Amino acid sequence: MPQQDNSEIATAVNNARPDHPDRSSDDRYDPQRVENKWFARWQSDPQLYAAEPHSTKKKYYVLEMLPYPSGALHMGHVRNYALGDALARYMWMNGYNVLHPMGWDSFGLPAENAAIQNNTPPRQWTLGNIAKMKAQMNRLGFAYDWSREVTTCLPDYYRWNQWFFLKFYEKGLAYRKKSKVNWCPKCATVLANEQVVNGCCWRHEDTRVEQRELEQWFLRITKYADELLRDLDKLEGWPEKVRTMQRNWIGRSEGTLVDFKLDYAENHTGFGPAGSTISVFTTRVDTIFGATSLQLAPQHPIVGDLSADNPDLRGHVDRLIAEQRKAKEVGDIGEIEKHGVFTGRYAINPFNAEKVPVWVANYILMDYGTGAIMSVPAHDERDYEFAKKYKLEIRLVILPIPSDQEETIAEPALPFTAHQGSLINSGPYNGLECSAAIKKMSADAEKHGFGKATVTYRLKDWGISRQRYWGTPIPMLYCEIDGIVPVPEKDLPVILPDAVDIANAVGSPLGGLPEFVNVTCPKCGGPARRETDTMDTFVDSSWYFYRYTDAHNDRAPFDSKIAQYWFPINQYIGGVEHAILHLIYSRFWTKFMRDIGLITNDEPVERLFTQGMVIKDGAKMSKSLGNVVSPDEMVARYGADAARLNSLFAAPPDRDLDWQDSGVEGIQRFLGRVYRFIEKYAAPESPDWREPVPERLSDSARGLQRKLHQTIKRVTDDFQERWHFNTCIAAIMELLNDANRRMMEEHVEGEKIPLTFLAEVQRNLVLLLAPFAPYLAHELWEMLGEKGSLLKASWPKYSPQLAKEEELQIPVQINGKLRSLIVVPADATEDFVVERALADEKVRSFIAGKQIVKRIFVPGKLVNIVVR
RNA sequence: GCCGGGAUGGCGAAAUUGGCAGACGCAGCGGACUUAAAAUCCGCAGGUCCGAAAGGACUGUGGGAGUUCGAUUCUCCCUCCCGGCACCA
Repeated sequence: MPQQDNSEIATAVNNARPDHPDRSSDDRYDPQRVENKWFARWQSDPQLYAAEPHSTKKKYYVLEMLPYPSGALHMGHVRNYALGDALARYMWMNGYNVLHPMGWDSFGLPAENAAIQNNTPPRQWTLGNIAKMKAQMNRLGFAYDWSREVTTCLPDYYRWNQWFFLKFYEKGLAYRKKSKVNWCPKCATVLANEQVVNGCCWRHEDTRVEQRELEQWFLRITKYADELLRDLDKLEGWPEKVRTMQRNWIGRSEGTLVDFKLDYAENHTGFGPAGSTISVFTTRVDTIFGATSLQLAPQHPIVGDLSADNPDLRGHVDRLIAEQRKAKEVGDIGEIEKHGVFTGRYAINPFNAEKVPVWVANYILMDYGTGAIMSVPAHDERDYEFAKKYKLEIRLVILPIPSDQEETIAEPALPFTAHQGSLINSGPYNGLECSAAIKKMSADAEKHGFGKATVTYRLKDWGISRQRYWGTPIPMLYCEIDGIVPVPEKDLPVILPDAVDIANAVGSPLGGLPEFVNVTCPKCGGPARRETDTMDTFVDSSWYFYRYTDAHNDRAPFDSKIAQYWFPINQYIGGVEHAILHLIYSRFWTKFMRDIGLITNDEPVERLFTQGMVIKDGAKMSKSLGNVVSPDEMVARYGADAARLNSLFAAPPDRDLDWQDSGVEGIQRFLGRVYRFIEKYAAPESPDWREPVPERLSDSARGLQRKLHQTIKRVTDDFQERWHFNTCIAAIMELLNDANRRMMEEHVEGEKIPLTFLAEVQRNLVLLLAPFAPYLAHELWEMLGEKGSLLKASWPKYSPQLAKEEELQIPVQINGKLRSLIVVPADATEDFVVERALADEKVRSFIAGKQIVKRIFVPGKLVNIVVR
């Protein structure tokens, strides 16, 4: 189109259609006006988004991870909830009975910190924050069923934490044992791991955190380690990344336990538990004839015994412990230099009765396996490094299997760590292949009573005791006569008392409250002491989504039948930072609940989606960087719809999103264009508005109709199958652009688009937009004269027939390079299309004088002529 | 070290998984409207080169090879970035 025409069209388009009253620039889309109007309407109907308790519809449970009530939402929340909200609305429009609840993960440390800093009770601070954030969520227009709201810091919720704890205890899955905790000498209290910064107290940066042994409550998650691992294979709706992270975390390892007997001391007979056993764990028992030393973790109990009367050894061991701890604090235990010390003692290898020296080494971890290994320098990198340094014997016991070409077996380079090979220097096992040897040797060890095949896990039991105030009290009592006594179920909940001095507490703050601590034993009636620790907040979030199904039940955590209807969660959405802890605890809890007959599902979540982070200027938003974008500010400047739409449009949901204000401005322009498109052309009062669309349409109208149906297909497909909301929105933009262009051409060229068909386009455009920009969509729906609620209006359907192109532009390649485009009927035959292609002028000039070797025709896609 | 995910214009990205690379949007440029600005609307736009222009040629999806008529897509090797696990025996 020549340049001069542009101005003419621009002018024309700027004028209203002649058959409409002139609408001037006063009609500019004002998001605040529209959103405030609908906000008020939605607030006045608390049942608007309620899930139906009894329904014949198919259910859909969509859930976003519940927030910690810090006081304000951030853009990461907005992105998370915009995703879930779009999905919930889409499923409503597709006729599902949707459960879309929200709640508050409201126990935890920040409330205590705030209490100390502002002198506000944690409860007050927390509930105030919840009110603020709930208001933000509502203003953003998220469609939550608030009648099911769960607030984990309230007794009607946490009493069931206590109830579950008693069940765990009953089943022997809650137990108490001594365990190391972080202790700050200045605070005189225990710190959570999160409160330890570079090995120092977060409040006293110059004070090193000490390790103290305390009695702690543990939940036996390791009982489910194998099932938790196995069932990961079933979770096909989960990201591979998360499944891998959980597999790593569980860290299953098959191997063999072998007992070495400690030999009698040679030179110093006066001490040392001669004849006691050192159990080692190995995955390579096939290499045991190559074991030339044992290596013990410095914290190993036998090391303690051996060094008790040996100050020299004690000194060495203490240094090894210190080195290990330092490396752990820095976080790179893999990098420290290996050190060790010979204990002066020997142990007997039960396979060949050989005496091997017993060492203590800083690279052996007490909390993995048995804290002791057999060192096989020839077949393990670490052992090799250590043996070289301390000149220990290196004995080859595995040879590589020769390849077909090789006549003789070459000596392998050391260390030779491959699992394929055959045994030498291994007595009766010589000649066996590694995996066969492992099986046979494990079996033999078991037969002779000095070992057995076993499985170890990296996963540890879950320590849930916290020496903190703002959490669920652990419902346990300690009686001088009866020992550990659970609080009887009928006495639940154990209420968390309000008046507690957190700031000056020594140890658990609840311990400073005699009226809380001192109780009578329910068994003997004598004096007893209450447990003063509270539960880890991950307990709260391990089962909260079951509570949503029956949030007001005061006889049980929830009704089994109701939970069975809603579970598993169809779609769970949240940040990948919860990929391990929260999601493993939740899976564990579900399996336990199944085993006590509460539910029937094995897994809580069918499909999991982990959205990317919201970043700004290439960095995670944080107060210290000053790159925080506040949702409130976005709502005030651009409106909730624009803020939400931008968080869906700027990147596909699984990728990190770099927030740019200019992007929101673009979205706001788009929403303005949608508004004006409806505003300008809608004529619901016209008698033609609701007439059926005529069979025959003008070319331009037919083109728009095709675009409409193609768009419905694209948005539906991208929503349903791919979750690419960015392309959904792009498709809607294209439809709008196409419609606007055709209306403009109609005006210029006088080619009619029937009003009744225009109405159809407008209705569908609004429907497509409804899950993403609910405020504007509702406003436009009303402007189109629609009476029913948009929330549950039917999602549009497309007609494949009407979406079909009648003519296609077919690229013609010559030797794979695009040379021309030809237009052919959509149903043209191969012969027809190829003939047309060959007749094309440009094509002819390219193939002139050459020989056609091959013609490739891909129906509807392209023609490729191969010439030589 | 092992595992997972990435790399496409100035920027965010798209390409319905082997078939026109860059849709849609941002930023940019030109134009219309306006006294002017804002807002709005129309148009241009990967790079290099040829051409006054219309148009054309070459080149281009982190790098290198390969398979194929045809590769952002498949195979192999390499580089860099993000995430997880890690002296795990």
